[in-house]
Amino acid sequence: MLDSHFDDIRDLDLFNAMDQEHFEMLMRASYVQNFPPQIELISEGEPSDFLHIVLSGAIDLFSSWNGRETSLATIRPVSTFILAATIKDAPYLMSARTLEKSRVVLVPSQDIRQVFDVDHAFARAIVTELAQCYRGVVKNTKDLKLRTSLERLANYLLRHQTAAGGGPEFTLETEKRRLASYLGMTPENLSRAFKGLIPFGVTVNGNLVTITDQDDLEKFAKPNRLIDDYDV
Amino acid sequence: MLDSHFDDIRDLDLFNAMDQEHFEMLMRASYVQNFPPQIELISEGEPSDFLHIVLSGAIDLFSSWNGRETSLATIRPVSTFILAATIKDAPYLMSARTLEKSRVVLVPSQDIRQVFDVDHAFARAIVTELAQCYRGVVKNTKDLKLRTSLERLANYLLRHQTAAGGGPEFTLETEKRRLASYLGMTPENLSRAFKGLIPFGVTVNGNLVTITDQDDLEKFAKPNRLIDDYDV
DNA sequence: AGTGGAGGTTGACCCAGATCAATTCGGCTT
DNA sequence: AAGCCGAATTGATCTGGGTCAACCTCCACT
Repeated sequence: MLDSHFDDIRDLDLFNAMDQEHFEMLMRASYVQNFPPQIELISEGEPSDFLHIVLSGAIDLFSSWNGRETSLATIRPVSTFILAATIKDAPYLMSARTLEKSRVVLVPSQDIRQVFDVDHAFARAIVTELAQCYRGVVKNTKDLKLRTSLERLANYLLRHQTAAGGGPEFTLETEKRRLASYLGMTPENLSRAFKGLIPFGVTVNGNLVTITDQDDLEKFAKPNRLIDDYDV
Repeated sequence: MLDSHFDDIRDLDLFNAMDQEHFEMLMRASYVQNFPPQIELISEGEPSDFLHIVLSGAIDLFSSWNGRETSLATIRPVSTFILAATIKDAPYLMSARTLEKSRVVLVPSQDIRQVFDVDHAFARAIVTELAQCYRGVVKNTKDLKLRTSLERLANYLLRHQTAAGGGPEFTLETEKRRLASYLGMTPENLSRAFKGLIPFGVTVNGNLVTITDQDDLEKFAKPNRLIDDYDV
């Protein structure tokens, strides 16, 4: 597994400061696999034998309880997922499925923990990554508990707009039913929520979103860096 | 600051494996302070200059947005809080206030980061602690998104019962209005939710909770280790 | 003992969002 | 071009939980 994907992985914050020899060791121990869409890669509750890295495609992290299901995050290349379970050698708390045809690297958790113990730069990177993930989930909790569904959608659109370059037009990469689940509402309600944002200068046509009145939308959404800024 | 609290702090998972010399260095750089109830120790958005350790009393972590406020966690002695902000040298995402008269140790974040870089056992402990915190918030998100308020209360009671020793009677340590906020509902609704659990064998009198039919309650609550078990 | 205030409870009402059912839309197959 | 299927939308209705107001209960303080 010392091919071209090598560089993409090496560029990740998690791996870019570590010793070259250790990096190669991890990569040699890894497997690369291609998966078709809608394959469940991980089921919650299973032991966390591998750290996963998405090279291409997209992964949905979700969870179920008592017959209900909710989407918790979407992972896009190139990034890792389920780091905490790997570190703690604890069962996965979420399930993962491919949304599209995806290429995934599986790094044995045992090797990750082993290299952690000898490579300080890697240890530092893991801590930073974990702290980042932790803060991400805290922000998500604040979003859920402090905002109505309309406000969550409005702020989601603003975040997505920023990620897409900041222009007035951008496309939703996400299937609407999954977006609804991620935002903690039903698909029907998401549909109505989009309509509810028309008065604030948002129009949607299929996956194309147009922000016609940026100020109006922001005045309604009241984005906050302690909830909405990725890098705070 | 090398007094009797020393031992309690040293016993924390975060500090018990590290080098003695490094531990003393951290403690020497620290401040111990006593606070009366209802003092805001930390305001979200401020730079994270100190890692906090509660020695006695109780701390409420909460957050506000747009005039609304929600309680996110209660910290009881002896434990640390807001580790992620310290590590990342990023602003606090939550505010903290004393619930009772509390004794708190403030360890300069800079020293934490410095010792992290030279003490591998400490680094390992920080990673484990962060992973634990991360998983805690993920479980909380699942609780919020997958359960109704009645189910959240039922499972909260079961968790609390376990923490209190497992007997059929235990006391709520938390003010009900704060419990309501933590569970994501209004105080009025918490009141009604307690009534809603009577058919499942729960009676409440002030702060005293009695589980009269353990099986019935568990059958309703359907506790799940991937949401409710602290150490998974 | 009397009083005042905060937390808790109760009841009446309201609203956001869920549910259920019926279309409509859009992409794909044949 | 016709037909099909799943996603999306729309409408009607229901309900969990919020809001508002009244009241109760328990202390703390005179």
